[in-house]
Amino acid sequence: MNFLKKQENWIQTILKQNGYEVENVILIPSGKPEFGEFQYNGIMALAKKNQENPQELAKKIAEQLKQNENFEKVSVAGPGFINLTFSCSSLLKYSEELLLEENWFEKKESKKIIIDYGGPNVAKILHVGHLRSANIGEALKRLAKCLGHDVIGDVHLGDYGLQMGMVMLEIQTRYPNLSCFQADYQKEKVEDLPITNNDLIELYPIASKKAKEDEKVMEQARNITYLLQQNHPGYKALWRSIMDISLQDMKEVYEKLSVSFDLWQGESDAEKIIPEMMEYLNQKNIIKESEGAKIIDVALDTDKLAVPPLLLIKSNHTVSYETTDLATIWERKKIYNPDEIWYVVDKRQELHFTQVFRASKKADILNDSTKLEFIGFGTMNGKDGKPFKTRDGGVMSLRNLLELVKEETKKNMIDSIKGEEREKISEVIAIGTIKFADFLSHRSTDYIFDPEKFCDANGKTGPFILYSTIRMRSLIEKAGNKEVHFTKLKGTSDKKVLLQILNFQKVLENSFSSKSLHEITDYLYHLNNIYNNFYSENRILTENDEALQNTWIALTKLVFKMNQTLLQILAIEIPNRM
RNA sequence: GUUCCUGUAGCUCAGUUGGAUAGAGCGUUUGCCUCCGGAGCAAAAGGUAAAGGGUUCAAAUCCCUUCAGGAACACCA
Repeated sequence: MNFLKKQENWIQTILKQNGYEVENVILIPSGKPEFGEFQYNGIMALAKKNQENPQELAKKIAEQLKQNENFEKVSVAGPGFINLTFSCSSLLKYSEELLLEENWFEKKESKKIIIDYGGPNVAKILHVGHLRSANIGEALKRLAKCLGHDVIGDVHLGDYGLQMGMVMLEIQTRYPNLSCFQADYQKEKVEDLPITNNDLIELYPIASKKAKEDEKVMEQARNITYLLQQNHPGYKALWRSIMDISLQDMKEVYEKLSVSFDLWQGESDAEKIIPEMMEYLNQKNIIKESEGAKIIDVALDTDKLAVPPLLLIKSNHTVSYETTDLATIWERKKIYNPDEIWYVVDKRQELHFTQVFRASKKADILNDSTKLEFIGFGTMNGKDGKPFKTRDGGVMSLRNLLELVKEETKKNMIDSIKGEEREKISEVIAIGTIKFADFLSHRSTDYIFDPEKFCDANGKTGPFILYSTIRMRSLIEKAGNKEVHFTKLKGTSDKKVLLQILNFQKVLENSFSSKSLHEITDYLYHLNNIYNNFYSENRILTENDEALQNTWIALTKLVFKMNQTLLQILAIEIPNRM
């Protein structure tokens, strides 16, 4: 069992023996290292609850804690803080276990979890705004897997709404003679479509602008959307061809980012579900008519802000993304029967998911055994506080951001890496830089997106972690293949590394429960910083004391292993050299 | 207008059941390569925590008021 947790449980037992029931004991790294390495702050609250003197209670408990041989020192300070110092021998023993054991961190009970992330819109460019859903979703997926869960990732494409109607209208306006616009067109896909992905990307903003400015154009776009949803052969074929073009590009970018999906489902996959779901909902008698639309009322008396009804069928007979999201839940329940479904989406969509979640429960599509979780993330804003735009007012594509950071990365690389290898490695590092920067703040925080900052390679950044990791690997290789064990500590910076290692399990668990990756990046930084401090204070390979050298190599191996594991969770690749 | 979120160092952000002298990176200033990869290590300076009040032995954290910024509020997704 995890060392810290074992000590916490033991302290809890001691408290219980003294007649104090506490829910859990939490040891935190000491804020004042001169007093101890870890501290327990729970005594003060306990004393208050029992109307006792906190200092006396702390002294009484501390006295009993001294019998634990893992503690080198136990002391009381201030109003009732208990400060703990661990013995080197206990740390060495625990570190040895971590290094040797196959399952060196604890898993949780296994749940089946579907994660809905990525959420790109077909026919729109993948821009920096899409970065977070992909990054966070992928990392949460890997974290959940690491902790023993059974996870399915679904990209959930935006491929069935009005935006498709707009784009198709624009194509029809430009190329009215395409085969798919002819009567009795029956082919699967449009063979004469003269359009590349770059064309598609340009089409959408133009189409959208036209529709917004002219109600007639909007009406036409809506009508095409309706026809598409009615499986009109020509529009459906055009839609399939657009999907092909767009998906190919998306898959390329996601692959670069080490983001992979188990399912490439989209809104359009709800199409086949909707009729049976509508029938079910009709039987349940919860569909209402309102202003020509079919809705489900999901408002509650307790709502402070009126929650609008879920819009099932719009007045123009098309379905909304509320309908497709509800139908997707229906299908996921039927096929996978998951314990949890997570939605990693922009936090501005919270109301939408509140509606969908409520409707799914109200209609008994899901019962309480399936947990729906909205995992909203903050917006990447420009310096003006508005969603990020490039200088000319456009969005910055993921590809452009990647190129930008890649060029900057090349400047720092060693000269001996040349040609194709330089291209490949600079891309790997650039992606690591971008991801690390994106994970740095709390998931739900809006943050200022500054391309220059994303290029930064100094300090708390991806390259820093990658550099340290590579240097460790290089050292391990130079040390040769001899068997190493944790046997002796100098008790200075080497002990600090072992203390930092104690927090590993908690970091994983906290990160999992908060669904935020910033704790992992923060931990990676501190772990590596402390290791680098140790590294610069000592000459490992020329150390004369064999037991010390042995321990130090083992320590390097352990930190390296932790870096590997955590970077793997963040989906950041470690290059061979840089 | 209603509801919610945010306000912490020059900038970007952390802050673990309320805990000790509020942390980190960047930027600024200054040390450290005879030596395992210097994209490194060490240190200094930098704070009325938006403002005011309350609860508490103890508040960035909980409560109230005010100010400022942002977001959401059914036929876009």
